[in-house]
Amino acid sequence: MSGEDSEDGDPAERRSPTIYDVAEAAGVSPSTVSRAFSRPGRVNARTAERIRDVAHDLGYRVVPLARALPVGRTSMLALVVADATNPFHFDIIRGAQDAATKAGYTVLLADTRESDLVERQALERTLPMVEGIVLASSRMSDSTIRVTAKQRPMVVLNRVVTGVPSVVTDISSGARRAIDHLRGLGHDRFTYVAGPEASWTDGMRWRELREAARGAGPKVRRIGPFPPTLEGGVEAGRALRREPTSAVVAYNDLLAIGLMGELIGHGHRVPDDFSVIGFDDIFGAQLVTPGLTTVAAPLYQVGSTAVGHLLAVLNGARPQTETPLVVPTSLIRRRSTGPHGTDPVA
Amino acid sequence: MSGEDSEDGDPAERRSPTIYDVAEAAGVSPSTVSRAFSRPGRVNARTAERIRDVAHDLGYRVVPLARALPVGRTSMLALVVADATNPFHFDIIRGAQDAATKAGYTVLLADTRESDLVERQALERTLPMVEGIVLASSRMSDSTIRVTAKQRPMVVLNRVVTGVPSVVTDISSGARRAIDHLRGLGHDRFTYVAGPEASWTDGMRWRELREAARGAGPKVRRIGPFPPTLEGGVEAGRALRREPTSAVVAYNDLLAIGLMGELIGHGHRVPDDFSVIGFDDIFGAQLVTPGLTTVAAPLYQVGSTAVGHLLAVLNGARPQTETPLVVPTSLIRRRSTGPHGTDPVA
DNA sequence: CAACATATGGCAACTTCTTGCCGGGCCCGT
DNA sequence: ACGGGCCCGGCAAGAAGTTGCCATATGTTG
Repeated sequence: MSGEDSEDGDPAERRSPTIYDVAEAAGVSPSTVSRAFSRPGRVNARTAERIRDVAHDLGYRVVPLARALPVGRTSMLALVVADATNPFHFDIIRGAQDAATKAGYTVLLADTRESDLVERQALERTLPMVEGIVLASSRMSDSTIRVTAKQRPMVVLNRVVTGVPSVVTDISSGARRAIDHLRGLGHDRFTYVAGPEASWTDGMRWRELREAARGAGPKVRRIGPFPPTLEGGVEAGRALRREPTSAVVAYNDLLAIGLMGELIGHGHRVPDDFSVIGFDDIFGAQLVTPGLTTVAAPLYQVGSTAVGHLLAVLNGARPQTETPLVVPTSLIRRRSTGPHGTDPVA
Repeated sequence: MSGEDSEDGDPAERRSPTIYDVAEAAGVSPSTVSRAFSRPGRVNARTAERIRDVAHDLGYRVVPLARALPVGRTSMLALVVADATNPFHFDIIRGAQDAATKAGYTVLLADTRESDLVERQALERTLPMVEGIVLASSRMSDSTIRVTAKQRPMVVLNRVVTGVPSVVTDISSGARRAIDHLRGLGHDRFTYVAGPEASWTDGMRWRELREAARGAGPKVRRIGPFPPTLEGGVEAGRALRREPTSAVVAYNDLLAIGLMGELIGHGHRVPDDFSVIGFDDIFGAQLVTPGLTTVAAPLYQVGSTAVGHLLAVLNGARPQTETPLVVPTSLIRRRSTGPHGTDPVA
């Protein structure tokens, strides 16, 4: 009376084999198959090998989803970046990716296009699937971040949110190096070209530069804020030319590059008329003419450190919420900085 | 003797609510809750609303994994790129990302670091979790790709594999435009700087360039292969200087940029001594001095087209395996090309 | 050789959600 | 007024694994 499905031997409709199929073929119970894969040692070595052979013959592969359900471990991490097309994120992505892969984790990438709404939606969607989150250049408020961090282990990058572990670059020593370099070249006055107001990093960079310049150092001035893009740099260039200083430090490389372009486009020479320093050493900093002197951040390391800490937390370590994890910076000297023009060196 | 866990009422250990909790609180059965969320219309509007309210109060959220298990739909796509730090991929990633998100899909990114072994492992791991795959710049053999394509819907980028849908840029018209441009500037002889031998794109570019140059066109020569990186470009520059031609077309922008750097570093002028054209218009092509003339590919569109087709296939459309989907290219004229030096124009 | 410890496999319950089928209540047509 | 359909909610059987607990078989020890 019931509909009779002929399902025997239809090759087109074979679904992928399960542990039950393997179990039957190997003459053991499904639980033994399960253990043969997920609990090495728990099952007799010979039995295990036989099971693996049978499984291989059948083309069996564990469905991670089904495994994840009972144990609650998806082996996935979310990496949320504000802009996947910003070279700043490239190495972070790869660093995170590598560290995750090495630990058997898969990364789920979300590009939020600089929008905190999109960012929230992305989190909404990915959060239940992942075990942990890395937030790079988040555009959300501290409090939203803290709320989210309660639901899953989280690490934020280049930003400090109390109560949430973070990875930042050593801005302080980077700033000092930049100032020392400039001073060594005879500059006694420089301009800081500020990035977005909401950026934690921007505030820090300005603060540390001022700090480093205190005392015997050069005088500092600040213009901005400007959007941290090439276009922002062009804007900044115009502003700078109205009140020039012989040296300028930009919030980031993109801004610095845009700025240099504008200056050179208006007949100024870099570094003869203006010495320019950026931050981050992104792809492109060494391509422009002249090559950009910049405070390099080991972006790859930022990504891998973040994932490393996240994984540690997932394995029971206490999240480091007191002080941020800091990765070292270094000054890369290229051609965009030179001796102060009013004092032509021999 | 055993450690006593007090777990009652411990707020830290509450697991997230399930449809059962919601069902109980709302006084309906779990299946009704399930339907209230996944089968709109199937359940009475008032009941549905009540359920949603209760669910919201409880902070319930569907666990996509658990949903995926019975229906076999994970709403995830894998995007496999050869090198996540290559600017070539940035816009592809974002294009894919956007298209996927718009359709409610999440993308899982895998960086294979130019290794076909890593690529295979990445596929191994991600394949069972995703509904479809986009392969950008795969380093695997055609046959391996075909085998994988049997397991999941797949689209390959910038490569044609018979039997597998693909998205490619319009190389032929791009090549023609490049040649016409060069000819218009008076060049009657140029060098093609080849990329990796295994690259399908490289073969095509060379073929189409030669084709476009046939007849009244300029004479063409080919050097290489070189790795498609800045360093490869430096190498290529050395080779070119041994047997110069006034114009050169490089496999991609990275190579072109490296090449220009080498030439300029050795006292040659671009475009006065050498006109240089690249392919792709990656980030950085407009940054270098002189700005690089290049055959631009709408990389964002490549990514979104690929995902678009993939989603169509998942929704039952027939995969387009006969002819590749092609996106248009255009020539972006910048400062790296100029009139042939032996014929100084007024 | 008996008593106990250990290794190994099986049973069945559990993870969260979906869905085919069933049935009670209500409305409608005749 | 009564039978036939709809509408809507519930039951229970999956989807593919994991794992606590138990039952053997085997090994070890006194």
